[in-house]
Amino acid sequence: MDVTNHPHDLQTTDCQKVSQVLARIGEKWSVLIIMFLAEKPRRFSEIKRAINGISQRMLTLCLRGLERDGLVKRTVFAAMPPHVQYELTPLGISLTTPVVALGSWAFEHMADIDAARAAFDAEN
Amino acid sequence: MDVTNHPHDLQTTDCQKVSQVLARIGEKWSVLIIMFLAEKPRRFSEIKRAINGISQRMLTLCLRGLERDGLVKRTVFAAMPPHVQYELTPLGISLTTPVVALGSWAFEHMADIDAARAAFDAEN
DNA sequence: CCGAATCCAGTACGATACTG
DNA sequence: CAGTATCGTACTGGATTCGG
Repeated sequence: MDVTNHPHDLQTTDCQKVSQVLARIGEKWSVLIIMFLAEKPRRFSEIKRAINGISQRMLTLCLRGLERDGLVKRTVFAAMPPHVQYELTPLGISLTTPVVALGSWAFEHMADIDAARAAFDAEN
Repeated sequence: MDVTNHPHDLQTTDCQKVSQVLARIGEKWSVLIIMFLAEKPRRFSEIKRAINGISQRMLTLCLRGLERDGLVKRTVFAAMPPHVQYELTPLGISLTTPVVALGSWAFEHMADIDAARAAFDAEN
């Protein structure tokens, strides 16, 4: 099955799995984290500082999820204080292409969407 | 600001707006609906039948959200029984490119992710 | 046929406090 | 520094019922 040629098969098992994959990308912080790690490996607190508004709890959970899916690799350097490095795996790197494409689209059409929302809300 | 060149600016107002746009795409059914409407305009019940598992409620809410963002156009043909058509706007059509890219990536790497999840769960 | 209204469960997310 | 534990809230999403 090829999603680009068979848009009808939205109810198959394959597409259910695709949905599960997309669900992780749909998480609030995943895209931002992936785009930040795309540049180079980072430490836990570097990510936390870079992504304004994320809580420690959600950063931990989100990184665990990305690690579980094989998109991010976690390396612990035994020392005091602890030093934990996160980096994209090859699979994670391959994700950056479509993710950046989506991010760019979102950025380019931000104004259009804002205007459409304002117009829609004005009517109702 | 260009998201492809300034991955550091994840905390700016612009990126907050991008997050809001991505949130709609992150909704459980949005991508499937957009991909289905990409082929041609459809009626409410056609969409419902095509996307297995979606409830009437969520289809209604999701279509409203897409309409609000100017991605989908809703046309009512006054008649009995009612006939309502949904179609992508030009803005919505421009979204299909990155969305299909993401969908294709998800489909191609489904197996990798499944394997990574199984391996991760086996250790913990 | 195309919804709206209501009710309810699961969970994503945040705030705070605590630990090796 | 890099988490874990606990609690509380808000929202997503499903089931069901009702209406034009």
